Amino acid sequence: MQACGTTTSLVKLPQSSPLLPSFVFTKLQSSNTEGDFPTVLTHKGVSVTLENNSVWKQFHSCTTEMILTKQGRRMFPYCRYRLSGLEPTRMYSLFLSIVPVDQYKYRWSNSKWEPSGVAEHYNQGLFRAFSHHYSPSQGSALMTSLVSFYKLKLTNNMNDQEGHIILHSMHRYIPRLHVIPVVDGEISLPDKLAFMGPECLTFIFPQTEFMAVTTYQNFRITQLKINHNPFAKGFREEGSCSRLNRIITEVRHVAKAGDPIPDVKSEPNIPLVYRKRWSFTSETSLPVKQISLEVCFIY
DNA sequence: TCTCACACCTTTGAAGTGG
DNA sequence: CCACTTCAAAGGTGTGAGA
Repeated sequence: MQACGTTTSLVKLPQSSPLLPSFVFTKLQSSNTEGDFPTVLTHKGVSVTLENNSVWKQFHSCTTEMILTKQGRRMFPYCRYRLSGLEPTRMYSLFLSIVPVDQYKYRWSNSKWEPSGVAEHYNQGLFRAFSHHYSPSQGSALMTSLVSFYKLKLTNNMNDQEGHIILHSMHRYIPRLHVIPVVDGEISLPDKLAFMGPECLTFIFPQTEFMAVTTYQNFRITQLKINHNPFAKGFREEGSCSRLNRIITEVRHVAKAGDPIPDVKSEPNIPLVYRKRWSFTSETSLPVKQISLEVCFIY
């Protein structure tokens, strides 16, 4: 595949349809459906397969969360596609945009996500899209290798100049893949809006929807990230439920006699939220660990 | 809710070595 | 020259404390 100079180009999308356009699902023919989620989407003869569908499904079952940081944080899982049905000799540009799913802002309450007001992005005029680092490339090249957007970073910095995707924390988003045939002799420049024209093919996999956060809210998402992301391997521990067992052990050590401590081994589905804080007593200056338990769904 | 420093990890590429 | 190994730097993680 031929690498091009435009590695992490930035595109501004018109706000013609800020929310998830319903026509996308109805127009697309889906096949190879696993559960309720399509693994392959076909539109105008072009097929796109979500390669890491099984991972996305695992995360989606817990409501996927993606961390936003000021300097930009990569997505995990990231969007990885396989394309087919392209014209082998034609040039195509690939973009990934991330758009709001609805008009709500959310909060994590009682171990579930619930709307807490009107979305901030509702008044935002433009959305950014991320150009794939091999874009544009010949159709033949795009079909012989996987198309991964692992370089894409998410940020909550509204003044970001690095080309990261700017999102609002505690809002729901979904990635959209845009496949745009390049007009003969004309390279699609990132500052052109023409790629949203009739030849632009847009693919949306509902299982890639996620909640943007600055700190993980759902313990199960944290555990999935640690288990699947190689960069988080340092937080893995041996044995099943080891992370939760360590927490329970810690709670047992600190809890007073008579406090109800859940038995994680006899009740593997026990709901649990764990919070801890360190403080210092004035008399001894020794650290005192303060731990509280909330019974709600976690494990 | 957000930011930051931190330890721990993977990835990457340069330098060194041997056939 | 090529293949392989070693090593250090760069960068990606979640954690936990503090604002």
